[in-house]
Amino acid sequence: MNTTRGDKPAFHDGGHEHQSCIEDALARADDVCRERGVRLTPLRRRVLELVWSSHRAVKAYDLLAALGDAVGAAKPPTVYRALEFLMAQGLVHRIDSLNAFVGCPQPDHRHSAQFLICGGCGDVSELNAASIDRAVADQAADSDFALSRSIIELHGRCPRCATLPPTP
Amino acid sequence: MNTTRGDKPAFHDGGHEHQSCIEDALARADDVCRERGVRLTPLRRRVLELVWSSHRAVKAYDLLAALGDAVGAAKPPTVYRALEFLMAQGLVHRIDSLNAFVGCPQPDHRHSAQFLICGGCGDVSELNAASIDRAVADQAADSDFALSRSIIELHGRCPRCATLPPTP
DNA sequence: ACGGCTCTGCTATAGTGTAACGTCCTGCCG
DNA sequence: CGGCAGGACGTTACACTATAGCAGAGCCGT
Ligand SMILES: [Zn+2]
Ligand SMILES: [Zn+2]
Ligand SMILES: [Zn+2]
Ligand SMILES: [Zn+2]
Repeated sequence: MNTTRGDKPAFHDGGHEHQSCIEDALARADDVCRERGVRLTPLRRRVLELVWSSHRAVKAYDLLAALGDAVGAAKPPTVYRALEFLMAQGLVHRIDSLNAFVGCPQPDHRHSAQFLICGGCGDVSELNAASIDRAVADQAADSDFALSRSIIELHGRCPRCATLPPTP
Repeated sequence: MNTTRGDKPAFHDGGHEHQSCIEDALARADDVCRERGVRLTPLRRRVLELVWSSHRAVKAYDLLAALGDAVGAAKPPTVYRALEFLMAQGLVHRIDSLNAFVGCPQPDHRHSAQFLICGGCGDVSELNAASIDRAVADQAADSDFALSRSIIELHGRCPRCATLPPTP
């Protein structure tokens, strides 16, 4: 695994063996679901696997297409329900600015996350930066605002894509 | 006007005379468009006025319905094109987590904004908190990420709605 | 086996956003 | 003045995103 954990490490390595990312994610998902007494059914597990097929955010209808490879093409509610479950368990996050979904590298504990989204390769990296959380909480408090959910999606260029134009 | 400017002031006052919010916003829009040599046509001005009809974020199809009051109901591209122009000029912001649009209280200068979104009354308040900008920029730099656009949307309860449940 | 629950499949429909083309209007140049 | 280029708007059609509502299948405790 090479997603950042809040201290130093950064974006995904281009040449990493991604199969292990998928296996790790599925193993963590099995664990948290067993601990919580919820059912990671084959369908839900398959959807999670597809979400993790890259480090990019995946669109619901792309999942749908990938699921329906065989004969009986899957219908929208199938994938949306699986995603709803996976989000409720913190196994995937929704990226609102992309209408897409990305796997969470740390589903075992509740956390507020920030996302770095590369406009070049599309890879998404999840941060858990206490400094951002603090700044946000302080500002909310200054406005007497009772914060319940922060959506922080940062668009730009990852180190590998730094050359190309800003974000056309 | 009573939207916060980055220092102390907070959420909108419930009993304020909102007509002046609208007039101020339209006057500012006239100014910036004249200065920039772009055309705030009657349609665009009308859409902006409708966006400012409350401090809530307004959905594109609600604008569409409000425009088409009379005979020839407006079509989607009409309002989306107007919104595209208004966003390009910084006169409105899009709230991605709501698929909706809100007027910007300070269209005269470029700024990165954060939004406080009340789950009770729906009102949206725009912040321009340097402390959040700094924390975000620092974290992006730590990851060698070239930041181009930050989306920060904070959901919760405004002071007046603080009682009700967290966000059902 | 029974009754309650969750998960899944299915149909249909709501909601959100764009492509592509044509017309009109406006400002500009010859 | 006449023609022209570009921008703004209308219109049609379509793509994409998401949910409601109902029916059948599977699981589980009693
Ligand atoms: Zn990987
Ligand atoms: Zn990249
Ligand atoms: Zn007001
Ligand atoms: Zn409120």
